[in-house]
Formats: sequence, C-alpha cells, structure tokens
Amino acid sequence: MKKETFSISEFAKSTGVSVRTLHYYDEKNILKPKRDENTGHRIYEKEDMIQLHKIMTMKFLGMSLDNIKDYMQPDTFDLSFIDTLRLQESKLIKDREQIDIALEAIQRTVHLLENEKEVDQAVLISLLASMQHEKKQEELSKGIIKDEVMKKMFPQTAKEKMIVEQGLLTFYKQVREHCGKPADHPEVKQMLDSFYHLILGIFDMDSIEELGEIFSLDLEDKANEERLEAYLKEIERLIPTPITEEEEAWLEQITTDYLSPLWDEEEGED
Amino acid sequence: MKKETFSISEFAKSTGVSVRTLHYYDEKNILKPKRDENTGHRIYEKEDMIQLHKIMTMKFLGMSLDNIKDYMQPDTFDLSFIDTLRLQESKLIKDREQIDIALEAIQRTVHLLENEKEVDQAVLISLLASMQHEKKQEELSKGIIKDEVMKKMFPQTAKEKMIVEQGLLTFYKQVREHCGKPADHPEVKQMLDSFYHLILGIFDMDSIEELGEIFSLDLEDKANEERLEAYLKEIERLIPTPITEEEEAWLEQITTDYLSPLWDEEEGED
DNA sequence: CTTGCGCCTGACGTAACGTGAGGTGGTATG
DNA sequence: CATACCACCTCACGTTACGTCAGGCGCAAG
Repeated sequence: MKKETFSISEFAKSTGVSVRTLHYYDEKNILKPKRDENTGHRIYEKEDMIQLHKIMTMKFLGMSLDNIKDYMQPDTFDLSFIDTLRLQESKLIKDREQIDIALEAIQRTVHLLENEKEVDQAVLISLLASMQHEKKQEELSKGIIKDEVMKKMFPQTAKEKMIVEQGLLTFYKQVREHCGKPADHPEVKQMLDSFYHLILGIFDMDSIEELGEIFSLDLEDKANEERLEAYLKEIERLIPTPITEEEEAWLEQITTDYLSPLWDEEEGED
Repeated sequence: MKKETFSISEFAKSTGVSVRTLHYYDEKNILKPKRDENTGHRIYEKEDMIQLHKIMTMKFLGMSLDNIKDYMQPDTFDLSFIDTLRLQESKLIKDREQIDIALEAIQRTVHLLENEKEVDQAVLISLLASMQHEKKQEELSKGIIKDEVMKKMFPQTAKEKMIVEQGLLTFYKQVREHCGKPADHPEVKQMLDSFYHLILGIFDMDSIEELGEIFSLDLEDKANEERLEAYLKEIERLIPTPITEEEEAWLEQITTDYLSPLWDEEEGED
C-alpha cells in the first residue's frame, strides 16, 4: 500500500489548490480533514481528494461555495441538482449576453477611435450609452414608432451601425467647431448637407415625415401623449445628449434657416 | 431655466443608481458633488449627470472604478484609451470562453441526468472534470499520442461526446453493480461486450494497438518514459477516477479472462 | 544554542456596494 | 407646542473567496 495520507502542503501541491484555500475550506466546513491530535496538523486522505475534486468541479460550473456545501452530503445527485444546473445555465447565458454586448461596443468604439485619433468624451459617452442600451431602446420604441420606421432606425449589421456612428461623430465634432457661425457660412452648409445625407441614407422621406408627425404639437390622445413623454424621458435618462444647450439653440436656428427653402416649396404644393 | 440642481435622492431616481452608490462614489473621489454649506447635503448638478454617465459607461465596458478614476480627468479620450479597451476586450473574450466551456459541460451533464435520473456522484464528477479539462487534456496528449489516434480520442461534436459519456456512465454503473461477480457471469459478459462495442465505435484496431504500445512495459527511451509518467500523473491530478481500487482489481481480472481467447488467437498468428 | 522548516491560528485587505444604526434639521399634524 | 415623520448625514459592519502577512509552536540540523 502506498502512502495514504498527505500533509497540507503535499495535498496542495498534488491537487493544485493553495494551502490558504484548504484552510479556508476547512474553516467554512466544506472540506474538513482529520487532525493529528498531538500537533493539530491537518491530515488529508484519499477521500478528501475526491471531495476536493467535487468542490472544484462545482466551482467550475460557477456555483458559490455556500451552494456547493448543500450538495456535498448525499452520495448521488438527484433531480434537484438538475434544477441547480439549469439555474446556473441561465445565469451563465445572461452573463455571456452582457459580455457580447460589451464586446461589440468595445470593437465599435475602437474602430471609431482608430479613425479619429482624438474624440470628444461627451460624444463618445453618448454613443457608448446608445450601444449599451440598444436593446432597451429598441423595446421602448416598439410601442411608439411604426415597425417599418423601426427597421430603419435600428440598423442590424455592425457595419451599418459603424457607418452611422462615424457620421454622427463627425457631425457632433463639426457642431462643436462651428457653433455660433451663421447659417450661410459654407462650412456650416457643408456640415448640414452631409448630416442630411447621412439621415437620408438611413430613412426615406416617408419615414422622416412619420417621425416628424410623432413629435408634432397636437397629439390626438392624452394617453398617447403621456406615453410619448415617458418614452422621451426614459431615453433621455439612458442616453445623455452630447450637445450643450448653446449648441442646441444654434442648431435649431441654422436648421430652420437651412430648411426654409424646402418649406416654401412644400407650402407651394399645399 | 429649469431646476438645475438635484438632491441625492432625486439624482438617484433620475439616473437609476442607488443613493448608497452615490455616497460610495463620493467617498472614493469618483464623483464629488457640491455641498450645501449649512446642512452638508450633497447638491448634484447637470455636470454631475454627465460624469455619472461616463462612469456608468466605463463600468458597462467592464472596467474597475479605480481604472475609471484615471480616465475621468481629461476631456478627450486619446490613444491610451484604445489600449485600455483592447485590454478589456481580451479579458472579456477570455471570460466568455470560460463561460462557453462551463455551459457545454452543464448541458451535457443535464442531458446525462435526464436520461439516468440518478447518477453516482463519483462518476459524474469524473465526467465533469474531464469536460473541464478537455482542452488541457488534448494539449497534454499531443506530444504523447499520434495525431491520427488523437482525432479519434477527442470527439469533436457535442453529440459524439454525449454518446461516449452516456456509454461510459452506464459502464461505470454496471461496474459498481456487478463488482465481484465471476467473469463468466452473463451480465458481466454483456457489460464488457457493450463496453468494447463503445470503444470499437470510437477507435479502430490499429489505434487500440497504438495505445497499447504506448503503455507497454519496456520503453525505448528514458526521456519518453519520464514524459509518459508525467503525462499520466497530470491527467490523474486533473481527472479523478470514479473507480475504487477494489473495482479496478476486479476489472483487471475479468478483462484478462474476457480477452484471453483473443490473445490465444493472436499468439497463433504470431 | 540558534536557525530554519513546516505547520498552526488570527486578522486584515480586496471590489463595489447593501444594509442597518444612530444623529440632525426641517416640516406637517395633533 | 410637542411630536411624528421625512430626507439627509456619517459610521461601520457584512458580503465572496481567498491572498498576504504576523506571531507562535515543535522538531531537526548545524
């Protein structure tokens, strides 16, 4: 018969866990080896190895030590263990989803930063917040915005998203740069041109009108109005605007100037 | 102008974080709002909102608060931020890999448990340990076992794995049940029949001989012998056997009895 | 006799808060 | 006017799964 017992350091080495961890498991009544009555030293045996393997295995499945303790007594796993596993499974799936979302956001952000070298924090945070709450945003929008418009608002592929983000980013950058200049300044015009080019690349005119109607002043129905207000508030809470009040006012000014010829045309049509 | 400032509870409600978290961020110098000099109450402003959004965004990317603090001062993100993101990315990818491995193990285990209702712990732990260290096991085996045999030893699809596991599980169960019975007992014969059927379903005869040779007594080369020994020790450390010494001895006995007719045949051939 | 080794226990540190406990100032009510 | 009730404050311990000292014990070698 071989040597049947291990000192704590031998046991630690042969199982790959630290001495401290073994102390801890002892302290927490998860793995309590025999003791040498004289010295008080821990004496680990083969059975303890098996127990430790159990513990490591359950840990690997992502369970907490408290949870593990409950499954250490009986000699067979039963149906309740399946439930525990199922619970773990759904938890892990959730975790993985979060990681996936974060990973995509990181990759898109790295892409933006690589092209721009230096990006305004507010803009980047706004974009990241938007990525972060993409799913929620889409859900929130479901009751408010028509499905066809929705499809255009939320681009599906990472590429489309990155194009939009790149466009928004340069737009915000230009806003910050040109704020205060008159509407007929060539750079301002160019800025608005490419912005509307971006927008029209996503939506068609019908969708834009649709969106415009949603925000038009008189709403048919009080309930709808409240829903819309709650929706806007929630979006605002989730996603900060990267635009200062000053810039917002300026933007409103120049866009009305920019669009006024179009309005005149439409009035002629009416 | 609207109300510009918030009390801590207002701020908490409108941003969705807890009061305690705001206290904590204040304490850790991550977000320090102004104070009412009389009452000592915290006064949050719009800027603080932006800051908090930054914090939440970085947290969403998986960064620690310590790490976040470093990125809170300057007004632009620069290239070093890309590096941080890349670091985060690789960390998240690693995390996800771990989750994937655990998830597959869980799903395979649930599958086994569903078919068997009650499974011996030792067996299950052994299988789970095997899943847990699948990758390492494969790597360890690379230098020892020929590539062609490797391919057969490590089934690629989840289905194949589950078939093997199911087979092993019933085998171990029968071992436990029949241990001690003579080799010519019909149930024992049937057990060994289905075991070798399982094995032959994975390997062909050449591969089995190959494996047999590896473990044959005289090894050409001392270095190889040591490598093999280290390999076996590491596997043993990682994956506990679900078989007791008694069962092992019994198995050795009955397998030699079972295989003896085959050996006689081969001897005739030689 | 001292040094060193392996073991022991006890206790503090970690991250990001949750959860009280106990105190203060201001307002609404009996 | 006293009291109850808020909302806020600070202090401080609990959480998870250990890592990392610190101080002390018995035993063996130099």
